[in-house]
Amino acid sequence: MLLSINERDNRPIYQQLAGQVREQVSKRILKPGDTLPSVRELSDSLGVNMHTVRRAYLLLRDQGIIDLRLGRKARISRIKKTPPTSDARTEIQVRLGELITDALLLGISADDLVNMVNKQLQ
Amino acid sequence: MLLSINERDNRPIYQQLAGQVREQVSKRILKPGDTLPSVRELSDSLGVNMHTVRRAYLLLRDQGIIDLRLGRKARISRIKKTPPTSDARTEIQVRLGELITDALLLGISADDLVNMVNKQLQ
DNA sequence: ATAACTGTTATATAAGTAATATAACAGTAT
DNA sequence: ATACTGTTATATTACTTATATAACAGTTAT
Repeated sequence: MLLSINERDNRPIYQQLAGQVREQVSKRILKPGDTLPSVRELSDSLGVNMHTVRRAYLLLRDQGIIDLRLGRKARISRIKKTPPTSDARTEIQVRLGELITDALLLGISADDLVNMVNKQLQ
Repeated sequence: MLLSINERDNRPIYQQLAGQVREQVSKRILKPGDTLPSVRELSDSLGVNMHTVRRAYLLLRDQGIIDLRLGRKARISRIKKTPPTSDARTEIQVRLGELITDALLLGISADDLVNMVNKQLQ
């Protein structure tokens, strides 16, 4: 498990950690049934409070990414093969729209953007 | 000028407003020299505090999107044709990576994503 | 059984951010 | 002059983030 805190990232710690787990699940680095480090273990190694790590785990549980049960380590859930809801689609489209406008304003061309997408999808 | 506040959006109001202006500038709905509503005018119509709108304008000024001068209405800046900094590129790439992993986890296929990008770039 | 681990719940506190409320000041447009 | 602009200052409230401690409740390994 490779989890870290980026001081330059302006998002809260718990969101960074949850995002990293989500990314590793998406990339199959973490697979269903794999366990996450215990709340205390991870908080000690990162030098943050127990509850900060726990909050990340709660967020992941609410997103259906992990299963939490008293006394047992957090485990990656079986990924549900449900088709995307229309809410999910529109949320992604909104974020994509903002990302594109921001990129264009920063001087990144449309071609550049498409290349970035293709590169990351491989 | 069409600006609104979305209660479901968990970002702060000032960031929402700045994002909407940025989007309209990127889409050429707002062009260099165009004026934004005055701080008081907009805050009254949105039912928020003057300083909340002002904070959005300050953010836009810091991003080089608008010009602010005492006594005059805020105006859209001339867009600077500078090539993107490498910081800008990496920031976009990071956001793109997160967006893609989130989309895949939500059940949206890679093909779907590429289609969304192409559609929004037209 | 017991010990050492898990997650869980409860309180309290501190620091930072977001938003509001008022008021006055300073430049611009009419 | 007047009524509009942005600007600065101060204060307050509410919320979020993160920390600190402590105890409780299941699970796992010995």
